[in-house]
Amino acid sequence: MKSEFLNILEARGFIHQATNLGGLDAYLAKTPDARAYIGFDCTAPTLHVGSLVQIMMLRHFQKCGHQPIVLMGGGTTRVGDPSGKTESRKLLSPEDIKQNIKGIEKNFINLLNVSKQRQHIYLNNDGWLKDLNYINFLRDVGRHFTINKMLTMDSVKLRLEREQPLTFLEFNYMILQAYDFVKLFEDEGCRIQLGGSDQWGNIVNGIDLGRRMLGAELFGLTSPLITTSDGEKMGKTAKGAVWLSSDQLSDYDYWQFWRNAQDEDVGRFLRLFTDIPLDEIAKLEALEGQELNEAKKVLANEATALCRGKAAASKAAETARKTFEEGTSGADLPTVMINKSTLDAGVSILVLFVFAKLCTSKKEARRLIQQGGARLNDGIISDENLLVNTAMLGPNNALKLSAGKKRHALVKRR
RNA sequence: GGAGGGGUGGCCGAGUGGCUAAAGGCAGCAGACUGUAAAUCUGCCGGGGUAUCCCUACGUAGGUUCGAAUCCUACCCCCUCCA
Repeated sequence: MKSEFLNILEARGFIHQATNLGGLDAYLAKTPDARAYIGFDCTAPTLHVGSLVQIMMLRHFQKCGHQPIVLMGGGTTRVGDPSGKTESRKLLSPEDIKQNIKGIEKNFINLLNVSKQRQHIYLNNDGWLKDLNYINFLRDVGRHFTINKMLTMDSVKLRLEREQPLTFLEFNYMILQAYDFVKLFEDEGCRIQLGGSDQWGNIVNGIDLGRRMLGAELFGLTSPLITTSDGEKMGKTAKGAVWLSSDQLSDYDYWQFWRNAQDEDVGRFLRLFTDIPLDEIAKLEALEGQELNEAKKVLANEATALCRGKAAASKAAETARKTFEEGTSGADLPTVMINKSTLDAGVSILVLFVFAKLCTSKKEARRLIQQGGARLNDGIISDENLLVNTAMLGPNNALKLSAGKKRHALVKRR
Protein backbone atom coordinates (compact mmCIF):
# COMPACT_ATOMS: atom_id res chain seq x y z
CA MET A 1 0.00 0.00 0.00
CA LYS A 2 1.14 3.50 -0.74
CA SER A 3 -0.78 5.47 1.84
CA GLU A 4 1.12 6.08 5.04
CA PHE A 5 -2.09 6.09 7.01
CA LEU A 6 -3.23 2.70 5.79
CA ASN A 7 0.19 1.23 6.29
CA ILE A 8 0.16 2.31 9.90
CA LEU A 9 -3.34 0.99 10.49
CA GLU A 10 -2.47 -2.29 8.86
CA ALA A 11 0.75 -2.76 10.80
CA ARG A 12 -0.82 -1.88 14.13
CA GLY A 13 -3.88 -4.05 13.77
CA PHE A 14 -6.60 -1.47 13.28
CA ILE A 15 -8.20 -2.83 10.16
CA HIS A 16 -11.15 -5.12 10.39
CA GLN A 17 -13.04 -4.46 7.18
CA ALA A 18 -12.82 -1.90 4.44
CA THR A 19 -14.76 -1.10 1.33
CA ASN A 20 -12.51 -0.88 -1.69
CA LEU A 21 -9.23 -0.75 0.18
CA GLY A 22 -7.28 -0.28 -3.03
CA GLY A 23 -9.38 2.68 -4.05
CA LEU A 24 -9.01 4.22 -0.62
CA ASP A 25 -5.28 3.75 -0.77
CA ALA A 26 -5.06 5.49 -4.12
CA TYR A 27 -7.30 8.30 -2.92
CA LEU A 28 -5.28 8.92 0.24
CA ALA A 29 -1.98 8.76 -1.58
CA LYS A 30 -2.98 11.58 -3.87
CA THR A 31 -5.03 13.60 -1.36
CA PRO A 32 -2.94 14.97 1.51
CA ASP A 33 -5.82 17.02 2.87
CA ALA A 34 -8.29 14.17 2.77
CA ARG A 35 -10.89 14.15 5.50
CA ALA A 36 -12.29 11.27 7.51
CA TYR A 37 -14.91 11.18 10.19
CA ILE A 38 -16.18 9.05 13.00
CA GLY A 39 -19.59 9.51 14.53
CA PHE A 40 -19.99 9.38 18.28
CA ASP A 41 -23.11 8.65 20.23
CA CYS A 42 -23.85 11.27 22.85
CA THR A 43 -25.50 9.03 25.39
CA ALA A 44 -22.97 9.62 28.18
CA PRO A 45 -21.00 12.63 29.40
CA THR A 46 -17.72 11.01 28.37
CA LEU A 47 -16.52 8.22 26.12
CA HIS A 48 -14.76 5.17 27.52
CA VAL A 49 -11.83 3.12 26.34
CA GLY A 50 -14.12 1.11 24.09
CA SER A 51 -14.10 4.13 21.79
CA LEU A 52 -10.39 4.63 22.07
CA VAL A 53 -9.54 2.34 19.17
CA GLN A 54 -11.54 4.51 16.84
CA ILE A 55 -10.11 7.70 18.25
CA MET A 56 -6.61 6.36 17.75
CA MET A 57 -7.44 5.86 14.08
CA LEU A 58 -8.35 9.51 13.84
CA ARG A 59 -5.15 10.37 15.64
CA HIS A 60 -3.04 8.47 13.12
CA PHE A 61 -5.05 10.02 10.34
CA GLN A 62 -4.22 13.48 11.60
CA LYS A 63 -0.58 12.64 12.19
CA CYS A 64 -0.34 11.59 8.56
CA GLY A 65 -1.32 15.12 7.63
CA HIS A 66 -4.97 14.48 6.92
CA GLN A 67 -7.89 16.21 8.56
CA PRO A 68 -10.07 14.31 11.00
CA ILE A 69 -13.67 15.13 11.84
CA VAL A 70 -15.28 14.21 15.12
CA LEU A 71 -18.97 14.03 14.42
CA MET A 72 -21.12 14.43 17.48
CA GLY A 73 -24.35 12.56 17.03
CA GLY A 74 -26.39 15.25 18.67
CA GLY A 75 -29.23 14.65 16.26
CA THR A 76 -29.01 10.90 15.93
CA THR A 77 -28.78 10.49 19.68
CA ARG A 78 -32.25 11.96 19.81
CA VAL A 79 -33.36 8.96 17.79
CA GLY A 80 -31.27 6.21 19.38
CA ASP A 81 -29.14 3.58 17.70
CA PRO A 82 -30.97 0.25 17.81
CA SER A 83 -27.81 -1.75 17.02
CA GLY A 84 -27.35 -4.75 19.19
CA LYS A 85 -29.72 -3.55 21.84
CA THR A 86 -32.50 -5.83 22.85
CA GLU A 87 -34.53 -2.96 24.11
CA SER A 88 -35.00 0.59 23.10
CA ARG A 89 -33.04 3.10 25.04
CA LYS A 90 -34.59 5.84 27.04
CA LEU A 91 -34.78 9.04 25.13
CA LEU A 92 -32.42 11.72 26.29
CA SER A 93 -33.48 15.31 26.57
CA PRO A 94 -31.84 17.88 24.31
CA GLU A 95 -30.26 19.46 27.40
CA ASP A 96 -28.66 16.18 28.43
CA ILE A 97 -27.34 15.67 24.94
CA LYS A 98 -25.88 19.15 24.89
CA GLN A 99 -24.13 18.50 28.18
CA ASN A 100 -22.83 15.17 26.96
CA ILE A 101 -21.38 16.75 23.85
CA LYS A 102 -19.49 19.26 25.95
CA GLY A 103 -18.01 16.45 27.97
CA ILE A 104 -17.16 14.27 25.00
CA GLU A 105 -15.39 17.09 23.20
CA LYS A 106 -13.02 17.28 26.15
CA ASN A 107 -12.05 13.65 25.61
CA PHE A 108 -10.19 14.62 22.47
CA ILE A 109 -8.11 17.46 23.81
CA ASN A 110 -4.99 15.40 24.31
CA LEU A 111 -5.61 12.74 21.71
CA LEU A 112 -6.04 14.99 18.72
CA ASN A 113 -4.60 18.32 17.85
CA VAL A 114 -7.71 20.37 18.32
CA SER A 115 -6.03 23.73 18.55
CA LYS A 116 -6.21 24.66 14.90
CA GLN A 117 -9.34 24.56 12.85
CA ARG A 118 -11.24 23.45 15.85
CA GLN A 119 -14.48 24.33 14.18
CA HIS A 120 -13.73 21.81 11.47
CA ILE A 121 -12.81 19.04 13.83
CA TYR A 122 -15.99 19.02 15.85
CA LEU A 123 -19.24 18.86 13.96
CA ASN A 124 -22.69 18.02 15.19
CA ASN A 125 -25.24 16.32 13.01
CA ASP A 126 -28.03 18.06 14.87
CA GLY A 127 -27.06 21.03 12.72
CA TRP A 128 -28.48 19.48 9.57
CA LEU A 129 -30.86 16.91 10.99
CA LYS A 130 -32.98 19.19 13.14
CA ASP A 131 -34.39 21.21 10.26
CA LEU A 132 -35.03 18.42 7.80
CA ASN A 133 -38.28 18.75 5.97
CA TYR A 134 -40.05 15.44 6.25
CA ILE A 135 -41.56 15.21 2.78
CA ASN A 136 -38.46 16.50 1.06
CA PHE A 137 -36.29 14.12 3.00
CA LEU A 138 -38.46 11.16 2.11
CA ARG A 139 -38.35 12.09 -1.56
CA ASP A 140 -34.63 12.81 -1.72
CA VAL A 141 -33.28 10.20 0.64
CA GLY A 142 -36.06 7.80 1.54
CA ARG A 143 -36.59 6.61 -2.00
CA HIS A 144 -33.08 5.16 -2.07
CA PHE A 145 -33.81 2.78 0.75
CA THR A 146 -35.89 -0.33 0.32
CA ILE A 147 -37.64 -1.78 3.30
CA ASN A 148 -36.60 -5.17 1.99
CA LYS A 149 -32.98 -4.34 2.56
CA MET A 150 -33.48 -2.48 5.78
CA LEU A 151 -35.14 -5.53 7.24
CA THR A 152 -32.03 -7.58 6.57
CA MET A 153 -29.77 -5.26 8.57
CA ASP A 154 -28.51 -6.94 11.71
CA SER A 155 -29.69 -4.18 13.96
CA VAL A 156 -33.23 -4.61 12.69
CA LYS A 157 -33.19 -8.32 12.07
CA LEU A 158 -32.13 -9.21 15.59
CA ARG A 159 -34.91 -7.20 17.10
CA LEU A 160 -37.49 -8.74 14.85
CA GLU A 161 -36.23 -12.25 15.42
CA ARG A 162 -36.49 -11.84 19.14
CA GLU A 163 -39.86 -10.27 18.61
CA GLN A 164 -38.69 -7.22 20.50
CA PRO A 165 -40.44 -4.06 19.53
CA LEU A 166 -38.54 -1.78 17.21
CA THR A 167 -40.12 1.60 16.94
CA PHE A 168 -40.39 3.50 13.72
CA LEU A 169 -38.26 6.16 15.35
CA GLU A 170 -35.35 3.79 15.81
CA PHE A 171 -35.94 2.21 12.44
CA ASN A 172 -34.99 5.54 10.92
CA TYR A 173 -31.64 5.70 12.63
CA MET A 174 -29.75 4.02 9.83
CA ILE A 175 -31.18 6.37 7.26
CA LEU A 176 -30.14 9.40 9.24
CA GLN A 177 -26.66 8.05 9.74
CA ALA A 178 -26.34 7.28 6.06
CA TYR A 179 -27.45 10.79 5.31
CA ASP A 180 -24.73 12.16 7.63
CA PHE A 181 -22.07 10.68 5.42
CA VAL A 182 -23.55 12.18 2.28
CA LYS A 183 -23.96 15.53 3.98
CA LEU A 184 -20.36 15.52 5.19
CA PHE A 185 -19.22 14.73 1.70
CA GLU A 186 -21.23 17.57 0.26
CA ASP A 187 -20.37 20.17 2.87
CA GLU A 188 -16.88 19.15 3.95
CA GLY A 189 -15.59 17.06 1.10
CA CYS A 190 -15.28 14.13 3.46
CA ARG A 191 -15.15 10.81 1.62
CA ILE A 192 -14.09 8.53 4.44
CA GLN A 193 -15.95 7.16 7.41
CA LEU A 194 -14.16 5.19 10.10
CA GLY A 195 -15.80 3.31 12.90
CA GLY A 196 -16.04 0.19 15.01
CA SER A 197 -16.97 -3.08 13.38
CA ASP A 198 -20.51 -2.75 14.70
CA GLN A 199 -20.93 0.29 12.48
CA TRP A 200 -20.19 -1.56 9.26
CA GLY A 201 -23.78 -1.75 8.12
CA ASN A 202 -24.41 1.90 8.78
CA ILE A 203 -21.24 2.91 6.99
CA VAL A 204 -22.04 0.85 3.93
CA ASN A 205 -25.50 2.39 3.84
CA GLY A 206 -23.92 5.82 3.72
CA ILE A 207 -21.63 4.81 0.90
CA ASP A 208 -24.54 3.39 -1.09
CA LEU A 209 -26.60 6.48 -0.52
CA GLY A 210 -23.76 8.70 -1.68
CA ARG A 211 -23.45 6.75 -4.87
CA ARG A 212 -27.18 6.77 -5.55
CA MET A 213 -27.81 10.39 -4.75
CA LEU A 214 -24.66 11.98 -6.05
CA GLY A 215 -22.70 9.34 -7.87
CA ALA A 216 -20.00 9.94 -5.29
CA GLU A 217 -17.32 7.47 -4.38
CA LEU A 218 -17.10 7.15 -0.61
CA PHE A 219 -14.97 4.87 1.52
CA GLY A 220 -15.49 3.03 4.78
CA LEU A 221 -13.12 1.29 7.13
CA THR A 222 -13.81 -0.39 10.45
CA SER A 223 -11.67 -1.44 13.38
CA PRO A 224 -12.05 -4.78 15.13
CA LEU A 225 -13.98 -5.08 18.35
CA ILE A 226 -11.29 -5.13 21.00
CA THR A 227 -11.69 -7.74 23.67
CA THR A 228 -9.32 -8.67 26.42
CA SER A 229 -7.66 -12.03 26.14
CA ASP A 230 -10.16 -13.60 28.48
CA GLY A 231 -12.92 -12.63 26.11
CA GLU A 232 -14.30 -9.67 27.96
CA LYS A 233 -15.35 -6.58 26.17
CA MET A 234 -12.61 -4.06 26.65
CA GLY A 235 -13.04 -1.28 29.13
CA LYS A 236 -15.21 -2.86 31.75
CA THR A 237 -13.74 -3.38 35.14
CA ALA A 238 -15.23 -4.29 38.45
CA LYS A 239 -15.94 -0.69 39.25
CA GLY A 240 -17.51 0.06 35.91
CA ALA A 241 -16.45 1.49 32.62
CA VAL A 242 -13.01 2.94 32.10
CA TRP A 243 -13.91 6.50 31.25
CA LEU A 244 -11.63 8.73 29.27
CA SER A 245 -12.51 11.80 31.31
CA SER A 246 -10.69 12.48 34.56
CA ASP A 247 -13.98 13.74 35.96
CA GLN A 248 -15.29 10.20 35.86
CA LEU A 249 -12.10 8.25 36.51
CA SER A 250 -8.94 9.55 38.16
CA ASP A 251 -5.64 9.63 36.32
CA TYR A 252 -4.27 7.16 38.82
CA ASP A 253 -7.09 4.67 38.19
CA TYR A 254 -6.76 5.15 34.47
CA TRP A 255 -3.06 4.38 34.69
CA GLN A 256 -3.83 1.33 36.84
CA PHE A 257 -6.26 0.03 34.25
CA TRP A 258 -3.46 -0.25 31.72
CA ARG A 259 -0.91 -1.41 34.22
CA ASN A 260 -3.18 -4.34 35.07
CA ALA A 261 -3.50 -5.53 31.49
CA GLN A 262 -3.17 -9.22 31.03
CA ASP A 263 0.11 -10.61 29.74
CA GLU A 264 -1.43 -11.75 26.49
CA ASP A 265 -2.79 -8.31 25.72
CA VAL A 266 0.34 -6.23 26.20
CA GLY A 267 1.68 -6.30 22.66
CA ARG A 268 -1.66 -5.76 21.04
CA PHE A 269 -2.52 -2.91 23.35
CA LEU A 270 0.84 -1.25 22.81
CA ARG A 271 0.23 -1.27 19.08
CA LEU A 272 -3.31 0.01 19.34
CA PHE A 273 -3.16 2.44 22.20
CA THR A 274 0.29 4.01 22.06
CA ASP A 275 2.44 5.69 19.45
CA ILE A 276 5.50 3.64 20.31
CA PRO A 277 7.35 2.48 17.18
CA LEU A 278 6.71 -1.10 16.21
CA ASP A 279 10.27 -2.29 16.59
CA GLU A 280 10.30 -1.07 20.16
CA ILE A 281 7.01 -2.78 20.83
CA ALA A 282 8.44 -5.99 19.45
CA LYS A 283 11.20 -5.80 22.05
CA LEU A 284 8.78 -5.02 24.85
CA GLU A 285 6.41 -7.83 24.11
CA ALA A 286 9.27 -10.29 23.84
CA LEU A 287 9.87 -9.87 27.56
CA GLU A 288 8.84 -12.83 29.64
CA GLY A 289 7.57 -13.55 33.09
CA GLN A 290 8.11 -10.86 35.62
CA GLU A 291 9.95 -8.68 33.12
CA LEU A 292 6.76 -8.19 31.20
CA ASN A 293 5.77 -5.84 33.99
CA GLU A 294 8.16 -3.34 32.52
CA ALA A 295 6.22 -3.47 29.26
CA LYS A 296 3.00 -2.96 31.18
CA LYS A 297 4.43 0.13 32.82
CA VAL A 298 5.38 1.49 29.43
CA LEU A 299 1.87 0.77 28.24
CA ALA A 300 0.35 2.53 31.23
CA ASN A 301 2.65 5.52 30.92
CA GLU A 302 2.12 6.00 27.22
CA ALA A 303 -1.59 5.33 27.14
CA THR A 304 -2.17 7.65 30.08
CA ALA A 305 0.02 10.34 28.58
CA LEU A 306 -1.94 10.24 25.33
CA CYS A 307 -5.31 10.62 26.95
CA ARG A 308 -4.60 12.53 30.15
CA GLY A 309 -1.36 14.30 29.35
CA LYS A 310 2.26 13.64 30.23
CA ALA A 311 2.11 15.26 33.64
CA ALA A 312 -0.83 13.17 34.71
CA ALA A 313 0.89 10.03 33.51
CA SER A 314 4.12 10.60 35.35
CA LYS A 315 2.29 11.58 38.51
CA ALA A 316 0.25 8.40 38.38
CA ALA A 317 3.34 6.34 37.62
CA GLU A 318 5.18 7.87 40.56
CA THR A 319 2.30 7.17 42.89
CA ALA A 320 2.15 3.60 41.68
CA ARG A 321 5.88 3.21 42.17
CA LYS A 322 5.75 4.54 45.71
CA THR A 323 2.70 2.51 46.58
CA PHE A 324 3.70 -0.82 45.12
CA GLU A 325 7.47 -0.82 44.99
CA GLU A 326 8.42 1.37 47.87
CA GLY A 327 5.49 0.48 50.04
CA THR A 328 4.80 4.08 51.01
CA SER A 329 2.06 6.19 49.54
CA GLY A 330 1.99 8.42 46.53
CA ALA A 331 0.32 11.77 46.37
CA ASP A 332 -1.93 10.79 43.51
CA LEU A 333 -3.80 8.09 45.43
CA PRO A 334 -7.53 8.70 45.66
CA THR A 335 -7.95 11.15 48.50
CA VAL A 336 -10.92 12.13 50.63
CA MET A 337 -11.06 15.02 53.09
CA ILE A 338 -12.41 14.77 56.59
CA ASN A 339 -13.23 17.56 59.03
CA LYS A 340 -10.50 18.21 61.52
CA SER A 341 -12.88 18.22 64.44
CA THR A 342 -14.46 14.96 63.35
CA LEU A 343 -11.13 13.25 63.25
CA ASP A 344 -10.04 14.74 66.56
CA ALA A 345 -13.12 13.18 68.13
CA GLY A 346 -12.31 9.79 66.65
CA VAL A 347 -13.95 7.98 63.76
CA SER A 348 -14.88 4.33 63.46
CA ILE A 349 -12.55 2.51 61.10
CA LEU A 350 -15.62 1.01 59.43
CA VAL A 351 -17.05 4.41 58.65
CA LEU A 352 -13.70 5.52 57.35
CA PHE A 353 -13.46 2.70 54.83
CA VAL A 354 -16.91 3.53 53.49
CA PHE A 355 -16.05 7.22 53.49
CA ALA A 356 -12.91 6.54 51.44
CA LYS A 357 -15.03 4.54 49.00
CA LEU A 358 -13.00 1.41 49.53
CA CYS A 359 -16.11 -0.35 50.81
CA THR A 360 -19.74 0.15 49.94
CA SER A 361 -21.07 -0.58 53.42
CA LYS A 362 -19.87 -0.94 56.95
CA LYS A 363 -20.73 -4.60 56.74
CA GLU A 364 -18.33 -4.94 53.85
CA ALA A 365 -15.64 -3.11 55.79
CA ARG A 366 -16.18 -5.40 58.75
CA ARG A 367 -15.78 -8.40 56.47
CA LEU A 368 -12.62 -6.96 54.99
CA ILE A 369 -11.11 -6.57 58.44
CA GLN A 370 -12.19 -10.04 59.51
CA GLN A 371 -10.47 -11.50 56.47
CA GLY A 372 -7.28 -9.60 57.12
CA GLY A 373 -7.41 -7.46 54.02
CA ALA A 374 -7.72 -4.08 55.69
CA ARG A 375 -4.74 -1.95 56.55
CA LEU A 376 -4.20 1.43 58.14
CA ASN A 377 -0.88 3.08 57.34
CA ASP A 378 0.26 -0.31 56.07
CA GLY A 379 -0.45 -2.09 59.32
CA ILE A 380 -3.09 -4.81 59.29
CA ILE A 381 -6.21 -3.85 61.19
CA SER A 382 -7.43 -6.59 63.45
CA ASP A 383 -9.95 -4.69 65.54
CA GLU A 384 -13.10 -3.82 63.71
CA ASN A 385 -14.12 -1.45 66.52
CA LEU A 386 -11.01 0.62 66.15
CA LEU A 387 -11.52 4.33 66.59
CA VAL A 388 -9.23 6.35 64.39
CA ASN A 389 -8.13 9.77 65.57
CA THR A 390 -5.62 12.49 64.89
CA ALA A 391 -2.87 10.71 66.72
CA MET A 392 -2.87 7.98 64.09
CA LEU A 393 -2.09 10.23 61.16
CA GLY A 394 0.75 8.80 59.16
CA PRO A 395 3.28 10.44 56.86
CA ASN A 396 2.15 13.72 55.26
CA ASN A 397 -0.58 14.04 57.85
CA ALA A 398 -2.64 11.47 56.01
CA LEU A 399 -4.28 8.22 56.89
CA LYS A 400 -3.49 5.58 54.32
CA LEU A 401 -6.22 3.02 54.04
CA SER A 402 -5.76 -0.16 52.04
CA ALA A 403 -8.27 -2.78 50.99
CA GLY A 404 -6.22 -5.67 49.80
CA LYS A 405 -2.99 -5.18 47.96
CA LYS A 406 -4.24 -3.02 45.16
CA ARG A 407 -6.83 -0.62 46.43
CA HIS A 408 -5.59 2.32 48.44
CA ALA A 409 -6.90 5.67 49.52
CA LEU A 410 -5.74 8.59 51.59
CA VAL A 411 -7.79 10.42 54.18
CA LYS A 412 -6.66 13.95 54.98
CA ARG A 413 -7.83 16.60 57.38
CA ARG A 414 -9.63 19.64 56.22
C1' G B 1 -60.27 -13.37 20.99
C1' G B 2 -59.19 -18.68 23.21
C1' A B 3 -55.70 -22.20 26.01
C1' G B 4 -51.44 -22.70 28.80
C1' G B 5 -46.56 -21.13 31.15
C1' G B 6 -43.91 -17.56 33.82
C1' G B 7 -42.13 -12.89 36.72
C1' U B 8 -36.85 -14.97 42.76
C1' G B 9 -30.80 -11.43 45.20
C1' G B 10 -25.85 -7.60 39.97
C1' C B 11 -26.95 -11.72 36.17
C1' C B 12 -28.48 -16.95 35.29
C1' G B 13 -31.36 -20.27 37.99
C1' A B 14 -33.47 -23.88 42.19
C1' G B 15 -37.19 -23.59 45.66
C1' U B 16 -44.31 -24.80 46.22
C1' G B 17 -46.63 -23.21 54.06
C1' G B 18 -42.12 -23.14 59.15
C1' C B 19 -35.29 -26.13 59.05
C1' U B 20 -35.32 -19.78 53.67
C1' A B 21 -31.57 -13.86 53.82
C1' A B 22 -33.63 -18.02 50.05
C1' A B 23 -29.66 -24.29 46.78
C1' G B 24 -26.31 -24.03 42.67
C1' G B 25 -23.60 -21.32 38.92
C1' C B 26 -21.47 -16.65 37.01
C1' A B 27 -19.74 -11.93 38.35
C1' G B 28 -17.52 -9.38 42.63
C1' C B 29 -14.36 -8.87 47.28
C1' A B 30 -10.47 -10.76 50.54
C1' G B 31 -6.62 -14.49 51.74
C1' A B 32 -2.76 -18.13 49.92
C1' C B 33 0.58 -18.77 45.66
C1' U B 34 2.80 -14.99 42.32
C1' G B 35 4.84 -10.64 38.80
C1' U B 36 -0.12 -4.91 40.85
C1' A B 37 -0.77 -10.83 35.18
C1' A B 38 -3.23 -15.60 34.29
C1' A B 39 -4.54 -20.26 36.38
C1' U B 40 -5.51 -22.73 40.97
C1' C B 41 -7.00 -23.34 46.11
C1' U B 42 -9.61 -21.13 50.67
C1' G B 43 -13.06 -17.79 52.82
C1' C B 44 -16.79 -14.08 52.08
C1' C B 45 -20.66 -12.31 49.21
C1' G B 46 -28.68 -7.62 51.34
C1' G B 47 -28.24 -3.73 55.30
C1' G B 48 -27.59 -2.17 60.59
C1' G B 49 -25.52 -4.01 65.21
C1' U B 50 -20.75 -6.03 70.45
C1' A B 51 -25.01 -9.42 70.29
C1' U B 52 -28.08 -16.73 68.97
C1' C B 53 -31.10 -9.06 67.82
C1' C B 54 -33.53 -5.85 64.28
C1' C B 55 -34.77 -4.01 59.29
C1' U B 56 -35.38 -4.78 54.04
C1' A B 57 -36.14 -8.56 50.03
C1' C B 58 -38.82 -13.35 46.01
C1' G B 59 -43.66 -8.41 39.72
C1' U B 60 -47.61 -4.73 42.42
C1' A B 61 -51.65 -4.27 46.01
C1' G B 62 -54.58 -6.70 49.32
C1' G B 63 -56.14 -11.34 52.00
C1' U B 64 -55.92 -16.45 54.55
C1' U B 65 -52.60 -18.31 58.51
C1' C B 66 -49.51 -18.62 64.91
C1' G B 67 -46.28 -18.48 60.41
C1' A B 68 -46.10 -17.22 53.07
C1' A B 69 -41.21 -16.56 47.95
C1' U B 70 -44.50 -20.72 48.63
C1' C B 71 -52.05 -20.70 49.48
C1' C B 72 -56.28 -17.09 47.81
C1' U B 73 -58.06 -12.41 45.17
C1' A B 74 -57.24 -8.34 41.96
C1' C B 75 -53.93 -5.78 38.92
C1' C B 76 -49.38 -5.06 35.81
C1' C B 77 -45.75 -7.25 32.61
C1' C B 78 -43.51 -11.29 29.71
C1' C B 79 -43.56 -15.94 26.95
C1' U B 80 -45.64 -20.32 24.19
C1' C B 81 -49.53 -22.54 21.43
C1' C B 82 -54.39 -22.03 18.85
C1' A B 83 -57.84 -18.60 15.90
